[in-house]
Amino acid sequence: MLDPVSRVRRFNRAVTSAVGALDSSFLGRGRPLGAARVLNAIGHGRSDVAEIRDYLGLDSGLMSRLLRSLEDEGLVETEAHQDDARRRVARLTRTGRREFAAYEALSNTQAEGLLAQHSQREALLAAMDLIASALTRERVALEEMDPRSEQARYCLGEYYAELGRRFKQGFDVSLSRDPDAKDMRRPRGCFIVAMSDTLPIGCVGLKGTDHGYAEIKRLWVAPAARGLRLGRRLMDAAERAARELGITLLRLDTNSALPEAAQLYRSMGWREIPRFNDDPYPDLFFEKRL
Amino acid sequence: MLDPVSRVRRFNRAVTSAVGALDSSFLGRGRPLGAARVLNAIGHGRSDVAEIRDYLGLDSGLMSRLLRSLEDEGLVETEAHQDDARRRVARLTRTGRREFAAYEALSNTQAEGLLAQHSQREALLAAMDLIASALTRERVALEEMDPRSEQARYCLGEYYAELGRRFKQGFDVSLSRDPDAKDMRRPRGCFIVAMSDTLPIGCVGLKGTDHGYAEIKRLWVAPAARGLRLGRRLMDAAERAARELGITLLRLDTNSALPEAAQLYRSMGWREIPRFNDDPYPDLFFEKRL
DNA sequence: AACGATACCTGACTAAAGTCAGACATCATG
DNA sequence: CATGATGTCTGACTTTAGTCAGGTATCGTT
Repeated sequence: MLDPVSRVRRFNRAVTSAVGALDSSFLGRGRPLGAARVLNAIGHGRSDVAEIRDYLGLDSGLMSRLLRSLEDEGLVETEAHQDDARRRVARLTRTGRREFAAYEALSNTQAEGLLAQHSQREALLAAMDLIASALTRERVALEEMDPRSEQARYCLGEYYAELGRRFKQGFDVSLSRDPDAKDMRRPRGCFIVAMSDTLPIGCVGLKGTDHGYAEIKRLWVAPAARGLRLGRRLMDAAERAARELGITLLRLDTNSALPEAAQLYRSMGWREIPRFNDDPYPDLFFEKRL
Repeated sequence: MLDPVSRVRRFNRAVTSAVGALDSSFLGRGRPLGAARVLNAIGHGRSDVAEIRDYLGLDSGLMSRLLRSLEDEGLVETEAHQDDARRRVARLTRTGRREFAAYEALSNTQAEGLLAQHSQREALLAAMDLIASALTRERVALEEMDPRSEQARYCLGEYYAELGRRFKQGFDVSLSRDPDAKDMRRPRGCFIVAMSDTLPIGCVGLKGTDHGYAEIKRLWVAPAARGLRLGRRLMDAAERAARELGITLLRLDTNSALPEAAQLYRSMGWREIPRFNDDPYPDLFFEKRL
């Protein structure tokens, strides 16, 4: 009853029946689940037939038939791929978009219903983020992105907010040496975002300088994704990118109010060095030779 | 990407694929899912055929056939119900128990695997409890139990631990007027536990006295179940039980370190009264006439 | 131009799930 | 003990999902 495994299994049971309920609400639109799934995959922007097949784990014969049935319903159109006439791309027709919107409405209603009956929304959402991150752990994709992209800006915003909470004196970006975006773009550096499904859950910046080293900046992992060794993965990716760019020396600064960060750096072979800049926030400085 | 509904839906996607993975591991035992589900329902103590059918949402014809196939495999035996020969009860044979244990092992392994890959087990489990409670909210059953039962003792233990965390001076049961179990049993009083699936998630005690009133004691709601208005349901149930027992006046004591409790009492028509006992912990006293 | 690889499609099949009407025994009730 | 209700079972059926072996058109490469 109270041991960890029972608790996980209680969660499984609860969630299985909730998932089943959503599936049956989908069936209410008079279309088998397989076809509904394909329609939704297309609606969510997956156009390549092979991509959809792969995503949904379907046999190519089955996929072909489901696509055909959606075409017969007038919901989907397919055409040959521009660069490769063997491949096919699918897109929704006007009717298809309407039908897709109806499925979206069902999903949204279900999600809203779940949230509405709970007076502690934020706690519930945080729990969902945590579990979704844990379940999709091996599917977290580290992607290089522009530091000005929506995803990167979201991560940075969360990062600054967390520093504000954890530093006694708060945190004001404008007082810190906010790295210029172009220093975190190739070929001077790069910016890496960890994406879990559609949600950014971590980031790290590699910032080029003109002083014979590059800096690691803005390492952040969403609270929901902590404990999954994502910080390590991000640092590894940043180091790999640095090597690719021919960088041989890395430095970073951090603050002793973030002990888990310093702990991570030490465990990954960084060594502490004296202060190398005059930023008011950091009080710990590290270096690593590649 | 970041709005609440998207977060819920990301959670849904993550959990759908995890559930699918468990289902396919079940298929690995060479039996269709339907039959496996019936076998597991029986293994978990559901013996009445109609009960299983209802629980799994099966058509009676389908149910009958699945049961037959399990019988043919030698995993299950059925016989007529003692009191009503129309009804049938199913139970596992020796082989059936072995097979059921194999499914249990699969489920446990999956649960352990999930926990193992996460370094913050307790946070993950708390998140699972929270979500399972939210999803099964309408299925929370308030059950009268003996205050010495395993479930009741678990609730009380959690309750004392929480008081210890929330009172500045800590909490020591032996210093408090720990109610005698027989005062919280009919006909003097009762003890009600809120069960979500197999997990106790809240409790309340109604304690009879010889002073012309009864007391509400030990109102507790598991952190994972807060925000679901369970405290209110428990209080309602306790008042109902009091009315049944012919009690016309209720009293309770609480502490101002638990502001949400005082808030609940006030909103349910309790009024503050002067101290009516010498327990060292409470500093707020309430009364309600039924 | 010829080759194997690839992307998708079709036909033929099976397994699983689910539906429905009716049969049968048993029960509660007057 | 007749009657209608209940719980289970059987037979006949449909739908959905999934598999597999070719088949066709196209691609990249030599």
